[in-house]
Amino acid sequence: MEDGAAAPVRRRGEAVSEGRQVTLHDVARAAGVSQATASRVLNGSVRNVRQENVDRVLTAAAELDYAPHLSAQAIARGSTNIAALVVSGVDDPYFSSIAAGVTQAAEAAGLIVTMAVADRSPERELQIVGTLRGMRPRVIVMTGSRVDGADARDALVEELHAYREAGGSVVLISQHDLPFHTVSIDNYGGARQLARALVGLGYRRFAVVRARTGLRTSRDRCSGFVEGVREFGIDVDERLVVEAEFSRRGGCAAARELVRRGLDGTELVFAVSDVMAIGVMTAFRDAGLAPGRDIAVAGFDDIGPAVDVVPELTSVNVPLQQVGLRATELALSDDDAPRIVPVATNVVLRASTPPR
Amino acid sequence: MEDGAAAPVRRRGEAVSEGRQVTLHDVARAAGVSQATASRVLNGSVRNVRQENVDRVLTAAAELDYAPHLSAQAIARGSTNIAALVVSGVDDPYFSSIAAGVTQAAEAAGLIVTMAVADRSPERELQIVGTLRGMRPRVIVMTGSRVDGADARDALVEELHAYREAGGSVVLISQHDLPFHTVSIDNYGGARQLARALVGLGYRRFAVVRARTGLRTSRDRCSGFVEGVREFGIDVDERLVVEAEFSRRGGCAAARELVRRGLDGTELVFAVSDVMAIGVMTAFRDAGLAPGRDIAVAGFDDIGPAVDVVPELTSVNVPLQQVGLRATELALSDDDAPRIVPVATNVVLRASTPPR
DNA sequence: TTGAAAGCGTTACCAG
DNA sequence: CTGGTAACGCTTTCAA
Repeated sequence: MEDGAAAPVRRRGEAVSEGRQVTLHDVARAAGVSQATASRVLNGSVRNVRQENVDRVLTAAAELDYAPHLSAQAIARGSTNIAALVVSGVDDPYFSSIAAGVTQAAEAAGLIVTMAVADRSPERELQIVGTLRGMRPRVIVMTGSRVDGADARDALVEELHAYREAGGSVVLISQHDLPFHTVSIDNYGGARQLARALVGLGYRRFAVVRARTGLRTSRDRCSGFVEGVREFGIDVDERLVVEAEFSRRGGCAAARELVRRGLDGTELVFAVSDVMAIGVMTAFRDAGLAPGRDIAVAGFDDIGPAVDVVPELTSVNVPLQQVGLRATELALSDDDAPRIVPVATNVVLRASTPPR
Repeated sequence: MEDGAAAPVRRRGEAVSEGRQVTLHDVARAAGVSQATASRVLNGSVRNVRQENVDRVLTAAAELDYAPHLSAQAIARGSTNIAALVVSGVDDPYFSSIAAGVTQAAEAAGLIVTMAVADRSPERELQIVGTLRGMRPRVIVMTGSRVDGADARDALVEELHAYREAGGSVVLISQHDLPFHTVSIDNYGGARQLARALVGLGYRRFAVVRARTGLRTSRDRCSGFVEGVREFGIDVDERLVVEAEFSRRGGCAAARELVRRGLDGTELVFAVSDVMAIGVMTAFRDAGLAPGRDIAVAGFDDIGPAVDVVPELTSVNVPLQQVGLRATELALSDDDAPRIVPVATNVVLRASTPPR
């Protein structure tokens, strides 16, 4: 048809630069069969093709290094095999563990993972979801910022809504009050348990390092902890609650700030994430305070590095990789109504909070 | 709140489930213009469209929550804005730092990052590149396994070759002997410098923890170190070179193995990556040996957590995020011939290797 | 079992 | 400035 004359002559000169893409058409021609047959062999029901042709097509494809144009397939089929993942940052063990789980589940289901980083910016997150939606992924897994500012939230919900309306599947991780599938990490309960355990160990005077208000995870963990110690009639002094960036650096800064304000009598610092807690420990050490000895420290998440620091960090275990896995599976099992899958958390006491 | 009235209304015709995707056609019709015009407004040169129509289209698009079908665009335009990244594992700070750099550069260039995890399996890596090729990304950045087994390597090269022939841009990180753009980390030189510095500190008896042969990075770092100490007439006892998984767990296992074999007189253990080195330290500590005091430990990469462990880990700094950044930029600047961009490494002495 | 041809959602060229 | 209409690469009826 259009090949004889239509195609820009090239045909043989194609050696050097900017070679044209090899298309199914090329493969079919090389194999001496129709495009339809080639298509059937290369993916569809291979059943109804004569063995000889199967071989010819396969050979031709290999010969030409053919790789099917996924976009073309997507458009023809009306669906892709992409799983989209939105995280706040790659560099953070919290997210990379979840990402590992998502990747694992996705690949098991034959999906390709596309991952976008929102950098804790709600606007960026919104924009990302918009773009992602354009890829028509089978699944969007959102984990991260979960800011509860009204505007940003509503816009995001609308975007996700539109995506789902069009047949997509959304799963949120840890944000449990939006009308989508959710894998819910028990941040409040875990922190509360932790508080109880620490009081049980003999601690009475606490400081808290938290992230900026508006970050749900931080807020829940913080209030869980505060209310947990309050059960025992203990109040956390407002002045000893410091707010910092949700990162190692933030933890460092917070610890320095605490030292500056005067720790007077504080026995234990609870940081709302291990990443921050580790920063806190390092900063204390730099300030001449031995963590676990001069001052106890506890975190949340139980990320891998928690046991590499000295003393090992007391934390609340969250099976992050499991979370990613479950989230993806939940998304794939296109369930009817928005479901909430709870994930339990577990206090892990270690040397950073010795009994008093 | 947002569900009360907004959501349930439901366009009218559309049944409850599986709503059709909104297409450009719909937008055009709603705006009362042709598809061509709508297309021009929604992305192409907005210049040549009457303001009134621009508004109408924009309004309609917003109204309908339209999101352009990226696959359709890709196919019509003949190009995508996808950057593909292949790593060995997400959960490893080495890769996630590089990924952070790649993401940053890609997003700056308006590209979406698709990331695939090869899990250190050459077969998986090959398969991944095949699939990725189908997405017709603008760029493929490969970082990781770099096995030098002939077969796997050749197959990979062929695949990448085909990709480039078709107009794609490949960048390899740290594998410097393949005919593609490469960001080359000076593993050999860095390890050698480290060896010199350690000998300068007074160390004479070394053990080495390396990954399985076949992993280039490991091999180069190992031989750089060994040859570095040999400059001073020091040999590393074969029996004190142990091979382990390229991970924290591998480091632990290796350290235990060393203890089992008998450290007799070993003053310092060099692990070919920080991740392993941290595992080594933890395992030593568990075995009752105080790292930095009873036995010195050094790593490679200078990942963030290196300064969180006690004692802080001596290492060789590799600007990982920079590496990712440069790699992506290199790929984007579609240069003519394969270029090699060297990245310098820097010895960082810390408390885990006190002067003797 | 096979091939022709009609889409799929966009873009881009070409007349008006 | 605008609309009609051919692509783009593939899948999938529908006949043969």
